Amino acid sequence: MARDDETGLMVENAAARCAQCPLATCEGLRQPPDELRAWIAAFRQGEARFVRGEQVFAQGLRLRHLYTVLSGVLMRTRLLEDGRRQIINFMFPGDFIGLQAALDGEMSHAVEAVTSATLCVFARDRFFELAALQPRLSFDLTWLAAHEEAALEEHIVSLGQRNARERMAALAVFLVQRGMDTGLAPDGILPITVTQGQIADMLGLSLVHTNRTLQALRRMGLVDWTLSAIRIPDMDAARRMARIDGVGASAPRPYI
Amino acid sequence: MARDDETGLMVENAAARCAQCPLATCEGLRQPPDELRAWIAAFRQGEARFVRGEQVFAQGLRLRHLYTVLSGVLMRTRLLEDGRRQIINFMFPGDFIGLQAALDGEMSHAVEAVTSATLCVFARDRFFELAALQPRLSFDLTWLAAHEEAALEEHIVSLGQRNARERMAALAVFLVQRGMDTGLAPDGILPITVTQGQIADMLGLSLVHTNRTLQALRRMGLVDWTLSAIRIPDMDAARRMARIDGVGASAPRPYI
DNA sequence: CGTCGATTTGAACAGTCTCAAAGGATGTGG
DNA sequence: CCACATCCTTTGAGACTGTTCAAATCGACG
Repeated sequence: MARDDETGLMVENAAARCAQCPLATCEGLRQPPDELRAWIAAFRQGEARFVRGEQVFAQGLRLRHLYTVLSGVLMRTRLLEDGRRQIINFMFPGDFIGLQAALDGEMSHAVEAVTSATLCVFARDRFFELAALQPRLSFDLTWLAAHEEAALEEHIVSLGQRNARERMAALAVFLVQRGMDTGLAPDGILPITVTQGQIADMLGLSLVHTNRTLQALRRMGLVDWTLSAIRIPDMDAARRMARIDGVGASAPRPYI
Repeated sequence: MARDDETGLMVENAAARCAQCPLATCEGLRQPPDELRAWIAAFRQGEARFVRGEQVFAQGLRLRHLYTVLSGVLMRTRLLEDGRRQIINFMFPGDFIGLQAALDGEMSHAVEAVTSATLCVFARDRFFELAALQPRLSFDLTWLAAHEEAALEEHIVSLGQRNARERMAALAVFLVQRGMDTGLAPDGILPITVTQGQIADMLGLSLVHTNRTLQALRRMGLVDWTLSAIRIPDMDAARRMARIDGVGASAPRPYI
């Protein structure tokens, strides 16, 4: 039990837990070979737990560790000086946190827990040493970075070209899809507490308009998004509304 | 001289040219160690040239090669089925092209030459072999992916939170900055042909409103953006208008 | 029961869009 | 060297999507 000087969060020594990593049984993820898993376990320093709503990392923070999401959902947000806030993306189990900050010095965004969440903690320098020894790890790292980039690309398309309804449908489809891939929404319902204010900050809409759009989608039977869960009664119709063309299915996602 | 079956573009055998790589003298870039440069030169298959306006890769294409920008400026764009178009980002010398497509199968976006441009061509599989042997290359790859992600993050903030004037100022500052870093705008003026229609598609604005906003910024003496060049008379004021908080200076950018 | 966060509703307002058309540039062919 | 075509920019005016301000309602919780 030690106090992480970067963030004040609790870190437990829990290296042994890799053997029963909850992500090992997750169908949506590509499992690392045993040898790599052993290496990763050896380099893992512990876990950090956060409750819903807690700030995990502040914007501008200098990270001395790398993190991955072990359980739960988080979001990364960017704050402008005048108080405007943009939610960049949500993070699901298996996602990497802090890569850009580790390479570059400062976090360009803050991270906040959307649900209660657990992170795995790795020492930054030792992690990169391991990546140099294990091409597969390095490859997975690149894979994740490239796919996060693709997700942001999709978000840019939403913000730039889609109207409020399309945006919201696209976001709901995206989140539920990721929830299903990571085992959080086995039945197609993603139990996750997101306020309308947060949806607004993600989609670049006002709170009022977000509320009205949400109601419209619910009335149309496309997306049923409450404070505590996202449900998509008619996935095909929702995808049409969102103008999502690609199939969305891609190679299985690796994790660290 | 061979014809690339993927794109029909011309490929010359020009491996020897790495010795006089034009990027080697670029101040904004971090130079690879000699040993790595030699390896890269050995793996390089040739060059591909494009004229302004030419489509480099179509959306949905399956790439069998990896590419980097040797000279010129390109953009990547995403097309929706109903004709709406979103420009995701611009690409400058040293940038990587096709990483996501190489890992994932299909290009999620198209690539188009904004100025006449030259690309370096690498065989995908041999490239990843090399990356496994050369941790530094792998590290640089990750660095580039993480920073492209940071650039998209900034763009998301623009689209989600900034109004038309702020967006346009932010884009102009970003482009001129990148131009200066890559030696394309030594005097702070970036000579690059971008139509107002392209600006509109990048910022998610209509053509008409783009025109009016452009005029307003010009009248205010903040940004002078013509068809053939971007000039920022008052950089500090432009940054204030754009609400760019961070210093923007980061570690030197590696290139391949 | 009172408080606090979240949602909902109404109404006026503003930023941006669409439609329409005119006005420059630039290049090509005759 | 002119005439025409094409692409880009500019301007006007009305319509609409989404914003802002304000206030009421709802629900969970102590």
